[in-house]
Amino acid sequence: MTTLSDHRLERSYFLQDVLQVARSMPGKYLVMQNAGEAHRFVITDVEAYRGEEDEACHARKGKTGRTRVMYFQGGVLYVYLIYGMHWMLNVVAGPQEEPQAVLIRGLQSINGPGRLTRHLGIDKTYNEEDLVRSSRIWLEDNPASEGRIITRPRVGIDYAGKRWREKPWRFILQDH
DNA sequence: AGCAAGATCGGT
DNA sequence: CCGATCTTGCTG
Repeated sequence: MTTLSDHRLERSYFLQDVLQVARSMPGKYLVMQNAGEAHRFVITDVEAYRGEEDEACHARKGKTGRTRVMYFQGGVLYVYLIYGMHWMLNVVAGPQEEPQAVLIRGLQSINGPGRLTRHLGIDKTYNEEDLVRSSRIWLEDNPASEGRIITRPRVGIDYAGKRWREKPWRFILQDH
C-alpha cells in the first residue's frame, strides 16, 4: 500500500544546485511530526543563498561556527536566531563544501520566516537536523502541486551589493 | 572584553 | 518608522 510518506524527498534532491532546489520547493510539503501525528504545510515562499561569492549569503565570510552547517551536504537544516528573536529555517543544498541554503519564508496560511518557526516550534535544536532521516521533520513531494512560480529579488539584504540584491532568487507560489 | 550588525515583526 | 532582544564574529 502506498502512503504519503513514500513521497519523502531523498538525498539526491537536496544535492542539486540551490537554485534548482529553491525554485522547485514551492508547492512541496513541509512535514512536522509530533506525538505520532504528522502535520503537512505547503511551502509557498523561499529564497536561495548561494556560496561564498554571494554577498547576501552568510557564508560570504567563509566557514565560521555559525555557517559550518552550510558546508554540509544538502538535506540538513540550518537554523539560526536573528535580531535576538526570530528563528530562521533553512534547508542546506548542494554537495559537501559548497555553502548553499534555501530560506523558507512562507507556508500556506503562515507568512513570514520568523512567524512560521514560532508557529511550528522550530528552534536551535533543529539546527543540523537531517531531513532525509529525521522522524520529526522532513519534506515530501506533492504530486498534486500545481500553480506557477513567480520570482522576486530577495528581501532584507540591503548590506549586499547591487548585483546580488537584484538577483531574482526569491521563489513564490502564485496566489499566496 | 567590548561592540556593531543582523536573511524580522508588530505596534505607532 | 522604530524598538525589541541576543547571538555571532570581528577587533583589540
